[in-house]
Amino acid sequence: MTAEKDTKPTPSPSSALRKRARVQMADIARMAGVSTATISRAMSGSDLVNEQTRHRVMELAAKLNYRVDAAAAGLRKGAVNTVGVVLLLDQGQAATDPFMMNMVGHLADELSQRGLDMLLARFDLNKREQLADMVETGRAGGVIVIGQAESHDYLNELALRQFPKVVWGAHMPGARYTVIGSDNALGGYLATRHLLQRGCRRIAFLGNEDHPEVALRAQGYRQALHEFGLAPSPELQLPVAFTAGENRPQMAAWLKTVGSIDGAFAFSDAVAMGLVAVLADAGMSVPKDVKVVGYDDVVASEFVHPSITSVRQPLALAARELVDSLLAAMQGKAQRSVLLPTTLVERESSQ
Amino acid sequence: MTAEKDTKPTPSPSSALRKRARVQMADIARMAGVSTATISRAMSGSDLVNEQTRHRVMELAAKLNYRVDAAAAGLRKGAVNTVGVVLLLDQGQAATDPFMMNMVGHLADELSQRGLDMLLARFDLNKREQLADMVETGRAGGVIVIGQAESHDYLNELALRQFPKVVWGAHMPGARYTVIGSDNALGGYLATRHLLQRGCRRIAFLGNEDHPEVALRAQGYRQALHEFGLAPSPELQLPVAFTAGENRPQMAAWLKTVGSIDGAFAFSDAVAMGLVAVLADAGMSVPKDVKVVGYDDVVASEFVHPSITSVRQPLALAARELVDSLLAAMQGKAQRSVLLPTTLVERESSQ
DNA sequence: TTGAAAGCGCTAACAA
DNA sequence: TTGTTAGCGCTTTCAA
Repeated sequence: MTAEKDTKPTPSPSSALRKRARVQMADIARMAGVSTATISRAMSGSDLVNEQTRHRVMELAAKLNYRVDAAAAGLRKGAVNTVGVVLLLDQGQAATDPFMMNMVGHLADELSQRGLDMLLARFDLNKREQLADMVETGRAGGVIVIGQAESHDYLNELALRQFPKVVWGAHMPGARYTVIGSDNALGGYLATRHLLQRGCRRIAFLGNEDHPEVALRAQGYRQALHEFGLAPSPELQLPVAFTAGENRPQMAAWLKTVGSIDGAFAFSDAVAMGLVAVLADAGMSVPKDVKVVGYDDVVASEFVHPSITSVRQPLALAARELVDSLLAAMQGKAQRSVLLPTTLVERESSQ
Repeated sequence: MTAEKDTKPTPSPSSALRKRARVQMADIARMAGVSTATISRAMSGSDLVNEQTRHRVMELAAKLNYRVDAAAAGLRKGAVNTVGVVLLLDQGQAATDPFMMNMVGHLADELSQRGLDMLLARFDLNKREQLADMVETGRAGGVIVIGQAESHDYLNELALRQFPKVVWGAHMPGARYTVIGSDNALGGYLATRHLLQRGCRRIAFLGNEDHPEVALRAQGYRQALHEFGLAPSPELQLPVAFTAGENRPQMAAWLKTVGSIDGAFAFSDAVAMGLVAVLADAGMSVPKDVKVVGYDDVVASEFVHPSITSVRQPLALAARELVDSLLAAMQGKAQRSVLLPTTLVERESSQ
């Protein structure tokens, strides 16, 4: 252990890395018998170049496989063309949360469609300081944050730092940052109403309301019950753990105490699937004895048996809104928070 | 429609983006009463600086929230500190393939641990040309390619272009690129032997051998059969489609023609789960009537009922090897292909 | 339509 | 231990 000065800078990463490629603008210029200015113009599509000159330049560039160096161009232009996507990992959240990665996939599509690069990073909650780094070191022009839970206060602090950002998640009172999210309360309502319409009357809610999005889903659950003249009963609500290893035994134990249920709304498809298994172990079958609805419409929900009725969030649309919003911020324009609709996807588990 | 000259350059993306942050090295230098060289030294941890000077500089930097501009520093140093991760999307492959995204998650962890940035991009097969762009424009120092299937020949061509790269996938004869992959033949063998040891004798193989990794798994399947004195029978092998929408009816139709089976090895967990459903529809239950083994050990395999016995590839290790190998290439060192072990994870579907 | 020259923000000889 | 100077590879005035 060596003692560290408080002001010690962080060491540079992973030592020596590759030198830049060799052929550059000056080479092309020399070979084409023009100045680098002309090459620059030709390659960037300026119309201050003779078409024949451009043709010659482009051919030369193609032959030598020359590409404009993005860093140099960016430096000179003072513009950055890269968007940071940051995954904030909750305590206990799986290292590869399917929903998050799904979102990343959609963002990758959306960004590449617009010719933007995506810088992806995952931070544990205790390292979330690095989030701002991406922008402040100029590696990204702005940041899309996935994983709002438990970071609400931090994000509010961050709002004071003036850099472009947008957050995916729940619309929380007092949020000073821009949020794009789906209507979790509506989702919870749709899921529960569906179960009620199918005749369920003792409907469990599985989810931990410490998580803002989950709390809203629970709110929708209660609203639906209310509309059907039912009072939410506390013993029917289980704040399941996020991790499968923990929540399985937890659900099994709870199931013994809860008496009978005829329906269940789980805050995630993973929990819904786990519940199906726990019920089966207890001799109950889905959907015959208990009807189950999940959330997120994860890929697997369609494959499994029984397939899982689920609440779908429009991820492609979400990705578009997130990028739109961030781009607005990067251009100094106003942002606004957006609430996206959710829809119910009916499958076997609730029939 | 406007006619385009063949040499017309591509337009620059998404127009005007944010200007770089304002406070810079010269500002700190002025305020600290030293030269920029000293600031640079102080902030990069050089020991050619007086500790007190450094202290002063660091405090000033912290107060003004100054960060060294990564692009400028990189340009000057001629080093790039970013790794490209490219997902090559197969025809018909889900836009958010869980296995790929899982791999991305592990790579994100591994790269961030080493202080490297990750530039993520997804390309359709017909746009895979852009892969080399990442390096040739200097946005990444090298590329990790996920999604070798159908791109083998292209990757071989690419091997001629001298830029750092490494591929995740199957070790194919005649590959001129470095491959890190898991032992697919072993995986197929382990899965099938397990079924044989459990007493299965009519074991189906579900997977399309056009895909190199799948072909190797099939090879392991046949080897295990052979060891047990069984000949692989063609009707037991179904080249299932990659997409769930297609393969489900395909499996159902095939099931009617195949006569009885008592075991099945599917090339992916998704297909294994689909098979469980198809069997259930046909009045057969897993594992009682048919034992099933999948591949990839996807997150959901543990959740579902019955949980899916699966072949696990060591993804964390894979990520480490991929990054090691790419870094070697970026530093001009030799690379070597690596074959990682696979293991069987026993769950309910084969008990 | 082209070129010369300056400089984006930083680092690294070299000299002091 | 610090400063001076040159320049990474490119774009963009400005002048021709």
